Amino acid sequence: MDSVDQKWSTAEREIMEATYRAMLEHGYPGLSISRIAEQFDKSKASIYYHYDSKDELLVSFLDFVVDQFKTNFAEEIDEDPSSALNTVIERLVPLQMNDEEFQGRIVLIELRSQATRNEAFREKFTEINELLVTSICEIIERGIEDGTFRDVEAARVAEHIVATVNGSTIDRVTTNREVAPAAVRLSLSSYIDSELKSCQ
Amino acid sequence: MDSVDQKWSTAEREIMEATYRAMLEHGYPGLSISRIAEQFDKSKASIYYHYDSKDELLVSFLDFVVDQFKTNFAEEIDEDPSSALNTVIERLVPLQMNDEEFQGRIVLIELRSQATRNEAFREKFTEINELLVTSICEIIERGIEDGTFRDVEAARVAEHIVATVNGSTIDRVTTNREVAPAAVRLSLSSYIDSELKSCQ
DNA sequence: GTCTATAATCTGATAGAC
DNA sequence: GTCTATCAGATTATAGAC
Repeated sequence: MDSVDQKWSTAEREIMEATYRAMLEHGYPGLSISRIAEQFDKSKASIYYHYDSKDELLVSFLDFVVDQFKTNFAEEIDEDPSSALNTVIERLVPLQMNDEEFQGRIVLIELRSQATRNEAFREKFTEINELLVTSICEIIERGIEDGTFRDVEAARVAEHIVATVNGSTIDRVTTNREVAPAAVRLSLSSYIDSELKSCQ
Repeated sequence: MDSVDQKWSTAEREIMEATYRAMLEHGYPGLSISRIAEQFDKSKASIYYHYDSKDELLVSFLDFVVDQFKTNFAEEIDEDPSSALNTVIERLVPLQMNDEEFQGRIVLIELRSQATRNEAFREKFTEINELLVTSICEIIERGIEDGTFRDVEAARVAEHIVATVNGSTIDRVTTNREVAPAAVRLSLSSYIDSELKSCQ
Protein backbone atom coordinates (compact mmCIF):
# COMPACT_ATOMS: atom_id res chain seq x y z
CA MET A 1 0.00 0.00 0.00
CA ASP A 2 2.65 2.52 -1.09
CA SER A 3 0.35 5.51 -1.65
CA VAL A 4 -1.35 6.53 -4.85
CA ASP A 5 1.74 6.17 -7.02
CA GLN A 6 2.02 2.39 -6.73
CA LYS A 7 -1.63 1.51 -6.80
CA TRP A 8 -2.33 2.75 -10.32
CA SER A 9 -0.23 2.56 -13.48
CA THR A 10 0.33 5.73 -15.48
CA ALA A 11 -2.35 4.75 -17.97
CA GLU A 12 -4.83 3.95 -15.24
CA ARG A 13 -4.16 7.21 -13.45
CA GLU A 14 -4.69 9.10 -16.69
CA ILE A 15 -8.02 7.37 -17.13
CA MET A 16 -9.01 8.15 -13.54
CA GLU A 17 -8.16 11.81 -13.99
CA ALA A 18 -10.10 11.92 -17.25
CA THR A 19 -13.04 10.32 -15.46
CA TYR A 20 -12.82 12.99 -12.79
CA ARG A 21 -12.98 15.75 -15.39
CA ALA A 22 -15.81 14.05 -17.28
CA MET A 23 -17.79 13.68 -14.09
CA LEU A 24 -17.32 17.35 -13.21
CA GLU A 25 -18.53 18.31 -16.67
CA HIS A 26 -21.43 15.90 -17.13
CA GLY A 27 -22.29 14.57 -13.66
CA TYR A 28 -22.58 10.95 -12.62
CA PRO A 29 -25.68 10.17 -14.68
CA GLY A 30 -24.03 11.71 -17.74
CA LEU A 31 -20.81 9.77 -17.35
CA SER A 32 -20.07 7.59 -20.38
CA ILE A 33 -17.01 5.89 -21.84
CA SER A 34 -17.08 8.29 -24.80
CA ARG A 35 -17.09 11.29 -22.50
CA ILE A 36 -14.22 9.91 -20.47
CA ALA A 37 -12.27 9.35 -23.69
CA GLU A 38 -12.98 12.93 -24.74
CA GLN A 39 -11.11 14.08 -21.63
CA PHE A 40 -7.76 12.60 -22.64
CA ASP A 41 -5.79 11.85 -25.79
CA LYS A 42 -6.67 8.21 -26.29
CA SER A 43 -9.61 6.37 -27.80
CA LYS A 44 -12.68 4.77 -26.25
CA ALA A 45 -11.40 1.28 -27.00
CA SER A 46 -8.16 1.84 -25.10
CA ILE A 47 -10.20 2.23 -21.92
CA TYR A 48 -11.45 -1.32 -22.37
CA TYR A 49 -7.89 -2.56 -22.49
CA HIS A 50 -7.41 -1.35 -18.90
CA TYR A 51 -10.92 -2.01 -17.57
CA ASP A 52 -13.20 -4.93 -18.41
CA SER A 53 -16.40 -2.93 -18.03
CA LYS A 54 -17.79 0.46 -17.13
CA ASP A 55 -18.83 -0.93 -13.75
CA GLU A 56 -15.29 -2.04 -12.96
CA LEU A 57 -13.98 1.36 -14.02
CA LEU A 58 -16.45 3.11 -11.73
CA VAL A 59 -15.48 1.02 -8.72
CA SER A 60 -11.82 1.84 -9.38
CA PHE A 61 -12.73 5.48 -9.77
CA LEU A 62 -14.45 5.51 -6.39
CA ASP A 63 -11.30 3.98 -4.94
CA PHE A 64 -9.22 6.70 -6.58
CA VAL A 65 -11.38 9.54 -5.29
CA VAL A 66 -11.62 8.13 -1.78
CA ASP A 67 -7.84 7.67 -1.63
CA GLN A 68 -7.43 11.32 -2.52
CA PHE A 69 -9.88 12.31 0.19
CA LYS A 70 -8.10 10.20 2.80
CA THR A 71 -4.66 11.51 1.84
CA ASN A 72 -5.98 15.01 2.15
CA PHE A 73 -7.63 14.37 5.48
CA ALA A 74 -4.78 12.43 7.08
CA GLU A 75 -2.20 15.23 6.97
CA GLU A 76 -0.34 15.65 10.24
CA ILE A 77 -2.24 17.01 13.24
CA ASP A 78 0.13 16.43 16.12
CA GLU A 79 -0.91 19.33 18.31
CA ASP A 80 -2.79 19.38 21.58
CA PRO A 81 -6.31 17.84 21.49
CA SER A 82 -8.15 21.15 21.48
CA SER A 83 -6.41 22.62 18.45
CA ALA A 84 -6.28 19.19 16.75
CA LEU A 85 -10.07 19.18 16.86
CA ASN A 86 -10.14 22.69 15.43
CA THR A 87 -7.78 21.67 12.62
CA VAL A 88 -9.93 18.67 11.68
CA ILE A 89 -13.10 20.75 11.65
CA GLU A 90 -11.42 23.53 9.64
CA ARG A 91 -10.29 20.85 7.18
CA LEU A 92 -13.77 19.32 6.86
CA VAL A 93 -15.80 22.56 6.94
CA PRO A 94 -13.46 25.27 5.69
CA LEU A 95 -14.81 28.80 5.97
CA GLN A 96 -13.51 29.53 2.51
CA MET A 97 -13.40 26.87 -0.19
CA ASN A 98 -11.55 27.17 -3.48
CA ASP A 99 -12.92 25.68 -6.71
CA GLU A 100 -10.84 22.55 -6.45
CA GLU A 101 -12.08 21.74 -2.96
CA PHE A 102 -15.65 22.52 -3.94
CA GLN A 103 -15.50 20.28 -7.00
CA GLY A 104 -14.04 17.48 -4.90
CA ARG A 105 -17.07 17.74 -2.61
CA ILE A 106 -19.44 17.62 -5.58
CA VAL A 107 -17.85 14.49 -6.99
CA LEU A 108 -17.96 12.78 -3.60
CA ILE A 109 -21.62 13.63 -3.05
CA GLU A 110 -22.62 12.36 -6.47
CA LEU A 111 -20.76 9.11 -5.90
CA ARG A 112 -22.17 8.87 -2.40
CA SER A 113 -25.74 9.01 -3.61
CA GLN A 114 -24.99 5.84 -5.59
CA ALA A 115 -24.09 4.03 -2.37
CA THR A 116 -27.83 3.71 -1.76
CA ARG A 117 -27.98 1.07 -4.49
CA ASN A 118 -24.47 -0.33 -4.91
CA GLU A 119 -22.87 -2.42 -2.16
CA ALA A 120 -19.26 -1.76 -3.26
CA PHE A 121 -19.94 1.98 -3.05
CA ARG A 122 -21.70 1.56 0.28
CA GLU A 123 -18.68 -0.14 1.80
CA LYS A 124 -16.39 2.68 0.70
CA PHE A 125 -18.53 5.33 2.32
CA THR A 126 -18.90 3.23 5.45
CA GLU A 127 -15.09 3.25 5.50
CA ILE A 128 -14.89 7.04 5.11
CA ASN A 129 -17.36 7.78 7.89
CA GLU A 130 -15.68 5.22 10.15
CA LEU A 131 -12.31 6.87 9.49
CA LEU A 132 -13.68 10.29 10.39
CA VAL A 133 -15.42 9.09 13.54
CA THR A 134 -12.38 7.12 14.68
CA SER A 135 -9.97 10.00 14.11
CA ILE A 136 -12.12 12.48 15.99
CA CYS A 137 -12.82 9.94 18.71
CA GLU A 138 -9.10 9.49 19.30
CA ILE A 139 -8.55 13.22 19.62
CA ILE A 140 -11.35 13.50 22.17
CA GLU A 141 -10.00 10.57 24.16
CA ARG A 142 -6.56 12.14 24.25
CA GLY A 143 -8.20 15.32 25.50
CA ILE A 144 -10.06 13.49 28.23
CA GLU A 145 -6.86 11.80 29.40
CA ASP A 146 -4.84 14.99 29.63
CA GLY A 147 -7.69 16.89 31.28
CA THR A 148 -8.46 19.25 28.39
CA PHE A 149 -11.95 17.80 27.92
CA ARG A 150 -14.64 16.61 30.29
CA ASP A 151 -15.16 12.86 30.66
CA VAL A 152 -17.79 12.57 27.92
CA GLU A 153 -18.71 9.55 25.80
CA ALA A 154 -16.14 10.21 23.07
CA ALA A 155 -17.74 8.01 20.41
CA ARG A 156 -21.09 9.70 20.75
CA VAL A 157 -19.63 13.19 20.49
CA ALA A 158 -17.53 12.11 17.48
CA GLU A 159 -20.64 10.75 15.73
CA HIS A 160 -22.35 14.06 16.34
CA ILE A 161 -19.49 16.09 14.90
CA VAL A 162 -19.23 13.89 11.80
CA ALA A 163 -22.98 14.06 11.17
CA THR A 164 -22.95 17.84 11.52
CA VAL A 165 -19.93 18.22 9.27
CA ASN A 166 -21.47 15.98 6.59
CA GLY A 167 -24.80 17.75 6.79
CA SER A 168 -23.09 21.09 6.40
CA THR A 169 -21.16 19.88 3.36
CA ILE A 170 -24.32 18.60 1.68
CA ASP A 171 -25.98 21.93 2.36
CA ARG A 172 -23.12 23.86 0.82
CA VAL A 173 -23.03 21.76 -2.32
CA THR A 174 -26.76 21.36 -2.99
CA THR A 175 -28.30 24.67 -1.91
CA ASN A 176 -27.82 28.42 -2.40
CA ARG A 177 -27.77 29.05 1.36
CA GLU A 178 -24.43 30.77 1.52
CA VAL A 179 -24.53 31.70 5.19
CA ALA A 180 -25.24 28.19 6.49
CA PRO A 181 -21.64 26.83 6.57
CA ALA A 182 -20.39 29.75 8.64
CA ALA A 183 -23.31 29.32 11.06
CA VAL A 184 -22.52 25.63 11.45
CA ARG A 185 -18.85 26.38 12.03
CA LEU A 186 -19.78 28.76 14.82
CA SER A 187 -22.27 26.37 16.37
CA LEU A 188 -19.76 23.51 16.20
CA SER A 189 -17.29 25.58 18.21
CA SER A 190 -20.05 26.37 20.64
CA TYR A 191 -21.00 22.69 20.80
CA ILE A 192 -17.43 21.67 21.56
CA ASP A 193 -17.19 24.37 24.20
CA SER A 194 -20.33 23.41 26.06
CA GLU A 195 -20.09 19.66 25.54
CA LEU A 196 -16.36 19.03 25.94
CA LYS A 197 -15.17 21.82 28.16
CA SER A 198 -16.27 22.28 31.75
CA CYS A 199 -19.46 24.08 32.74
CA GLN A 200 -18.38 27.66 33.39
CA MET B 1 -52.43 25.75 -3.31
CA ASP B 2 -55.11 23.18 -2.46
CA SER B 3 -52.77 20.29 -1.53
CA VAL B 4 -51.55 17.52 -3.75
CA ASP B 5 -54.98 16.67 -5.15
CA GLN B 6 -55.40 19.89 -7.13
CA LYS B 7 -51.86 20.34 -8.32
CA TRP B 8 -51.70 17.15 -10.43
CA SER B 9 -54.30 15.54 -12.63
CA THR B 10 -54.98 11.83 -12.17
CA ALA B 11 -52.84 10.95 -15.18
CA GLU B 12 -50.00 13.12 -13.97
CA ARG B 13 -50.12 11.63 -10.49
CA GLU B 14 -50.02 8.13 -12.00
CA ILE B 15 -46.92 9.10 -13.95
CA MET B 16 -45.29 10.60 -10.87
CA GLU B 17 -45.96 7.44 -8.87
CA ALA B 18 -44.61 5.30 -11.70
CA THR B 19 -41.52 7.52 -11.78
CA TYR B 20 -41.11 7.01 -8.05
CA ARG B 21 -41.20 3.22 -8.45
CA ALA B 22 -38.85 3.31 -11.45
CA MET B 23 -36.39 5.41 -9.52
CA LEU B 24 -36.45 3.04 -6.56
CA GLU B 25 -35.79 0.13 -8.90
CA HIS B 26 -33.18 1.66 -11.21
CA GLY B 27 -31.83 4.74 -9.44
CA TYR B 28 -31.62 8.25 -10.86
CA PRO B 29 -28.96 7.47 -13.47
CA GLY B 30 -31.01 4.49 -14.66
CA LEU B 31 -34.25 6.44 -14.93
CA SER B 32 -35.63 6.40 -18.47
CA ILE B 33 -38.99 7.01 -20.09
CA SER B 34 -39.26 3.31 -20.98
CA ARG B 35 -38.67 2.30 -17.39
CA ILE B 36 -41.23 4.76 -16.12
CA ALA B 37 -43.74 3.38 -18.65
CA GLU B 38 -42.98 -0.16 -17.44
CA GLN B 39 -44.21 0.89 -14.00
CA PHE B 40 -47.77 1.62 -15.08
CA ASP B 41 -50.29 0.44 -17.65
CA LYS B 42 -49.76 2.99 -20.36
CA SER B 43 -47.26 3.42 -23.17
CA LYS B 44 -44.08 5.50 -23.47
CA ALA B 45 -45.73 7.87 -25.92
CA SER B 46 -48.54 8.72 -23.51
CA ILE B 47 -45.97 10.21 -21.16
CA TYR B 48 -45.05 12.71 -23.86
CA TYR B 49 -48.66 13.82 -24.06
CA HIS B 50 -48.42 15.03 -20.45
CA TYR B 51 -44.81 16.20 -20.43
CA ASP B 52 -42.91 17.88 -23.25
CA SER B 53 -39.55 16.39 -22.32
CA LYS B 54 -37.81 14.15 -19.82
CA ASP B 55 -36.30 17.23 -18.19
CA GLU B 56 -39.72 18.76 -17.62
CA LEU B 57 -40.95 15.47 -16.16
CA LEU B 58 -38.02 15.33 -13.76
CA VAL B 59 -38.59 18.85 -12.49
CA SER B 60 -42.25 17.99 -11.89
CA PHE B 61 -41.17 14.81 -10.16
CA LEU B 62 -38.91 16.72 -7.81
CA ASP B 63 -41.85 18.98 -7.04
CA PHE B 64 -44.01 15.93 -6.33
CA VAL B 65 -41.47 14.33 -4.01
CA VAL B 66 -40.73 17.57 -2.16
CA ASP B 67 -44.45 18.22 -1.67
CA GLN B 68 -44.79 14.79 -0.09
CA PHE B 69 -41.87 15.53 2.19
CA LYS B 70 -43.29 18.87 3.26
CA THR B 71 -46.77 17.44 3.89
CA ASN B 72 -45.20 14.76 6.03
CA PHE B 73 -43.04 17.22 7.94
CA ALA B 74 -45.68 19.87 8.51
CA GLU B 75 -48.11 17.72 10.56
CA GLU B 76 -49.34 19.48 13.67
CA ILE B 77 -46.86 20.09 16.49
CA ASP B 78 -48.74 22.45 18.79
CA GLU B 79 -47.19 21.39 22.08
CA ASP B 80 -44.76 23.21 24.32
CA PRO B 81 -41.41 24.18 22.74
CA SER B 82 -39.40 21.44 24.40
CA SER B 83 -41.54 18.56 23.22
CA ALA B 84 -42.18 20.24 19.84
CA LEU B 85 -38.44 20.12 19.28
CA ASN B 86 -38.40 16.46 20.26
CA THR B 87 -41.25 15.70 17.88
CA VAL B 88 -39.49 17.39 14.98
CA ILE B 89 -36.26 15.52 15.65
CA GLU B 90 -38.07 12.21 16.03
CA ARG B 91 -39.76 12.91 12.70
CA LEU B 92 -36.49 13.75 10.93
CA VAL B 93 -34.28 11.11 12.58
CA PRO B 94 -36.64 8.31 13.64
CA LEU B 95 -35.05 5.59 15.75
CA GLN B 96 -36.89 3.01 13.70
CA MET B 97 -37.61 3.51 10.02
CA ASN B 98 -39.97 1.40 7.94
CA ASP B 99 -39.26 0.55 4.28
CA GLU B 100 -41.45 3.31 2.96
CA GLU B 101 -39.68 6.00 4.99
CA PHE B 102 -36.30 4.59 4.09
CA GLN B 103 -37.09 4.55 0.38
CA GLY B 104 -38.33 8.11 0.59
CA ARG B 105 -34.95 9.12 2.00
CA ILE B 106 -33.13 7.29 -0.79
CA VAL B 107 -35.12 9.03 -3.49
CA LEU B 108 -34.55 12.43 -1.89
CA ILE B 109 -30.78 11.88 -1.58
CA GLU B 110 -30.46 10.79 -5.19
CA LEU B 111 -32.40 13.81 -6.37
CA ARG B 112 -30.43 16.03 -4.02
CA SER B 113 -27.11 14.99 -5.50
CA GLN B 114 -28.36 16.37 -8.81
CA ALA B 115 -28.79 19.79 -7.24
CA THR B 116 -25.03 20.22 -7.60
CA ARG B 117 -25.52 20.67 -11.33
CA ASN B 118 -29.13 21.72 -11.88
CA GLU B 119 -30.38 25.12 -10.73
CA ALA B 120 -34.07 24.13 -10.57
CA PHE B 121 -33.13 21.24 -8.28
CA ARG B 122 -30.85 23.49 -6.25
CA GLU B 123 -33.66 25.92 -5.56
CA LYS B 124 -35.95 23.14 -4.33
CA PHE B 125 -33.39 21.89 -1.83
CA THR B 126 -32.63 25.43 -0.72
CA GLU B 127 -36.36 25.65 -0.03
CA ILE B 128 -36.40 22.41 1.99
CA ASN B 129 -33.46 23.37 4.18
CA GLU B 130 -34.88 26.83 4.68
CA LEU B 131 -38.21 25.34 5.75
CA LEU B 132 -36.51 23.08 8.28
CA VAL B 133 -34.32 25.83 9.71
CA THR B 134 -37.24 28.27 9.92
CA SER B 135 -39.54 25.76 11.63
CA ILE B 136 -36.95 24.80 14.22
CA CYS B 137 -35.96 28.42 14.70
CA GLU B 138 -39.54 29.35 15.51
CA ILE B 139 -39.81 26.60 18.11
CA ILE B 140 -36.60 27.76 19.77
CA GLU B 141 -37.76 31.37 19.78
CA ARG B 142 -41.04 30.37 21.38
CA GLY B 143 -39.01 28.49 24.00
CA ILE B 144 -36.83 31.50 24.71
CA GLU B 145 -39.88 33.73 25.13
CA ASP B 146 -41.64 31.46 27.59
CA GLY B 147 -38.44 30.78 29.53
CA THR B 148 -38.03 27.11 28.58
CA PHE B 149 -34.78 27.79 26.75
CA ARG B 150 -31.79 30.02 27.38
CA ASP B 151 -31.43 33.18 25.33
CA VAL B 152 -29.33 31.62 22.58
CA GLU B 153 -28.96 32.67 18.94
CA ALA B 154 -31.92 30.66 17.68
CA ALA B 155 -30.94 30.71 14.00
CA ARG B 156 -27.47 29.36 14.70
CA VAL B 157 -28.76 26.50 16.85
CA ALA B 158 -31.40 25.67 14.23
CA GLU B 159 -28.73 25.52 11.51
CA HIS B 160 -26.74 23.17 13.68
CA ILE B 161 -29.68 20.84 14.28
CA VAL B 162 -30.59 20.74 10.58
CA ALA B 163 -27.00 20.01 9.55
CA THR B 164 -26.75 17.22 12.10
CA VAL B 165 -30.07 15.72 11.08
CA ASN B 166 -29.16 15.81 7.39
CA GLY B 167 -25.73 14.32 8.04
CA SER B 168 -27.29 11.53 10.04
CA THR B 169 -29.78 10.77 7.26
CA ILE B 170 -27.03 10.59 4.64
CA ASP B 171 -25.11 8.26 6.88
CA ARG B 172 -28.07 5.96 7.33
CA VAL B 173 -28.82 5.75 3.64
CA THR B 174 -25.29 5.45 2.24
CA THR B 175 -23.39 3.37 4.81
CA ASN B 176 -23.74 0.13 6.77
CA ARG B 177 -23.10 1.88 10.09
CA GLU B 178 -26.27 0.80 11.82
CA VAL B 179 -25.48 2.29 15.23
CA ALA B 180 -24.78 5.81 13.99
CA PRO B 181 -28.36 7.15 13.86
CA ALA B 182 -29.05 6.12 17.46
CA ALA B 183 -25.80 7.77 18.58
CA VAL B 184 -26.74 10.98 16.80
CA ARG B 185 -30.20 10.95 18.35
CA LEU B 186 -28.65 10.70 21.80
CA SER B 187 -26.09 13.39 21.13
CA LEU B 188 -28.75 15.70 19.71
CA SER B 189 -30.71 15.42 22.95
CA SER B 190 -27.52 16.10 24.84
CA TYR B 191 -26.79 19.09 22.58
CA ILE B 192 -30.23 20.53 23.16
CA ASP B 193 -29.85 20.01 26.89
CA SER B 194 -26.50 21.71 27.24
CA GLU B 195 -27.05 24.40 24.60
CA LEU B 196 -30.68 25.36 25.17
CA LYS B 197 -31.32 24.58 28.81
CA SER B 198 -29.63 26.39 31.66
CA CYS B 199 -26.20 25.46 32.98
CA GLN B 200 -26.93 23.10 35.89
C1' DG C 1 -1.34 -0.79 -26.10
C1' DT C 2 -3.82 1.74 -29.12
C1' DC C 3 -6.42 2.27 -33.18
C1' DT C 4 -10.81 2.18 -36.46
C1' DA C 5 -14.96 0.01 -37.42
C1' DT C 6 -18.87 -2.05 -36.04
C1' DA C 7 -22.47 -4.90 -33.53
C1' DA C 8 -26.42 -4.86 -30.55
C1' DT C 9 -29.08 -2.32 -27.66
C1' DC C 10 -31.13 1.60 -25.58
C1' DT C 11 -32.17 6.55 -25.50
C1' DG C 12 -35.36 10.73 -26.00
C1' DA C 13 -38.67 12.14 -28.92
C1' DT C 14 -42.21 12.34 -32.89
C1' DA C 15 -45.81 10.99 -36.61
C1' DG C 16 -50.05 9.56 -37.46
C1' DA C 17 -53.93 6.28 -36.69
C1' DC C 18 -57.82 5.58 -33.57
C1' DG D 1 -55.53 10.66 -24.62
C1' DT D 2 -53.49 6.64 -25.88
C1' DC D 3 -51.65 3.62 -29.18
C1' DT D 4 -47.94 1.42 -32.55
C1' DA D 5 -44.18 2.30 -35.34
C1' DT D 6 -40.28 4.62 -36.14
C1' DC D 7 -36.30 8.07 -36.26
C1' DA D 8 -31.72 9.71 -35.25
C1' DG D 9 -28.34 9.45 -32.10
C1' DA D 10 -25.86 7.56 -28.00
C1' DT D 11 -24.69 3.61 -25.21
C1' DT D 12 -21.55 -0.47 -23.81
C1' DA D 13 -18.62 -3.51 -25.61
C1' DT D 14 -15.91 -6.28 -29.07
C1' DA D 15 -13.11 -7.70 -33.43
C1' DG D 16 -9.21 -7.34 -35.75
C1' DA D 17 -5.46 -4.47 -37.82
C1' DC D 18 -1.08 -2.27 -36.48
